[in-house]
Amino acid sequence: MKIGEIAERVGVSTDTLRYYEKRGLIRSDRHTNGYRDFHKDVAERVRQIRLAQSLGFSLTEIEALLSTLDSTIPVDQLRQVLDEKLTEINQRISQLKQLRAAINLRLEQACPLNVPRG
Amino acid sequence: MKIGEIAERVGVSTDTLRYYEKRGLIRSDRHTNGYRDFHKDVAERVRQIRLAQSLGFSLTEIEALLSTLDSTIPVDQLRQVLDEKLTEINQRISQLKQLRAAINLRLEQACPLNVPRG
DNA sequence: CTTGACCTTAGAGTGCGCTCAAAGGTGTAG
DNA sequence: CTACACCTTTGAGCGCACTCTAAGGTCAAG
Repeated sequence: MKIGEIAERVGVSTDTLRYYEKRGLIRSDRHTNGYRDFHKDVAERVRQIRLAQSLGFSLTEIEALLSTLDSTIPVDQLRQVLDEKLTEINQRISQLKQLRAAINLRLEQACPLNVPRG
Repeated sequence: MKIGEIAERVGVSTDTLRYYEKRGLIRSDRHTNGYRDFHKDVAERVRQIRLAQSLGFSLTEIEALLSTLDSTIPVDQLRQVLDEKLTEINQRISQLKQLRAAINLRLEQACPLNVPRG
């Protein structure tokens, strides 16, 4: 797939895709004319990158995680790295729940009769 | 409290606190000598700002949320704004769970006998 | 009365993650 | 052959959230 096709599918600019490639987050082959040729799986990969980014992970962190997932390191090492990431994600979930609780609390203060949702 | 005390308590720089004040996220009185005098509640407020930031919210978003929480608008308007924010937080939680599921899946592929945690 | 840790301001600089501009090559339709 | 949408590269520019620099004021201890 050409760069414009991926860009339109995922909803990012072609500049962003070239930037991600330069950073090593995605890869491409080349057509004989020099155009990039992306495997269609790249679209899903970029979606995951954008998801992780929106959740507060930096490209450097995402890069590290993806390269671990891509690597052929021993399974127990992979498990260790991913377990750490899962712990981090679980922490973030509970932090978000904290934030939610704080907002609910403020809502109850303002309006004691209402029952908080969540 | 002087700016350095708040900074040390929360673990941010004094520059960051001055920046937040300029942006309107926090307030201070002044001593007669010109030094800022922060109410001690500001420490907790700054902690909440850092928490929200680490979860992917921009200062502009946080500013909007905090000014709503600070305001004396009618309760039903407040409820509406906060409900929207709660919906957003719930979405983020489920996105994080998605990310966690994706990692767990990858872990199972690498190591079929293990049971995923979460 | 000086040293040193704190505070003030204005304004410049930094790193991240894009985003745009310039100058040019490719490919298809009319 | 021309127009036009696509692609290429290099390098500059931008907004965000700080972070640092310069030049100076405050204040308690020795």
